[in-house]
Amino acid sequence: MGRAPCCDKANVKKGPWSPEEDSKLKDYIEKNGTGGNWIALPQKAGLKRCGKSCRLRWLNYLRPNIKHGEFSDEEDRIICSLYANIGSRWSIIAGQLPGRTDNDIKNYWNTKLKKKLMDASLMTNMQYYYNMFASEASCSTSSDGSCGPAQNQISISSSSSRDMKQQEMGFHHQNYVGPNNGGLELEFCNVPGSAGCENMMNYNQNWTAAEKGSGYFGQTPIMDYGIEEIKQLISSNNGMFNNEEKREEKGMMYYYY
DNA sequence: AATATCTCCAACCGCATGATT
DNA sequence: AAATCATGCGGTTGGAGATAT
Repeated sequence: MGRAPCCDKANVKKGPWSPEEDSKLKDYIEKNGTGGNWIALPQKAGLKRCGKSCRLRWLNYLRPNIKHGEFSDEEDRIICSLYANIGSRWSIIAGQLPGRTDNDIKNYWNTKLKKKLMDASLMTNMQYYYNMFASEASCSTSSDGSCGPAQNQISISSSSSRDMKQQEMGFHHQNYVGPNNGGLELEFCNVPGSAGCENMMNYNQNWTAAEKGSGYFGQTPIMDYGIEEIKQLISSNNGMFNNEEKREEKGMMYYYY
């Protein structure tokens, strides 16, 4: 038979943690450790919480050396770089940012960084399509067929919904090649068999043919990165970040800010 | 000043995987 | 071997505070 239920859900407190609860949990773990058993921990610590909730509170908030506050540019770069390559594997990304939790990074990505990148992308798109549209409109309306500066206004609506989803934003898995002009770039592998995809896939020699064929085209690829491989990923992306020529050759998707 | 809307983040939920019985 | 649970993870939500109208 299986084990006993982890906790009595009906008698477990939910919602925000009080300072007293934080103190109890912190004190207990500092004296006794987790004991490798989160389910038994709340009772031992005198908390009316589910073990799962205690674990989350400890890992995301109470654990020593947790870093709160602004993310640095370097952290931004690492997050963007890893996200572009491995997707929303927040725990792996967090592993490369000492003091940051996966939850923290996930929130930061969803609320700030993604928007930051989208805004930058929108601006470059606006410029690109404005130029194109203005040029066409000017040519077609001009009596002599010449192409001059246009007066047309381009209206672009931007969703302000808080729950803008990745797919809605077209951020991932979309064949977009936009105009670009410097700043941070992200590389996306979305053309099967492209040089970019080959490069990414070569980071992990253990991928099966099926994984290589399906990852990045509809779902997060299955990858098992080791620390060294991730460091290699980051350092290799540093090179890509400054390489204008590769960008043109690969026909990939880039974002800037 | 009142109300609506937006931003942010802590916490919850559900799923996948592995361990235990 | 099958059933059940523990753990870890990513996605999602609730709600407080900030900002806009």
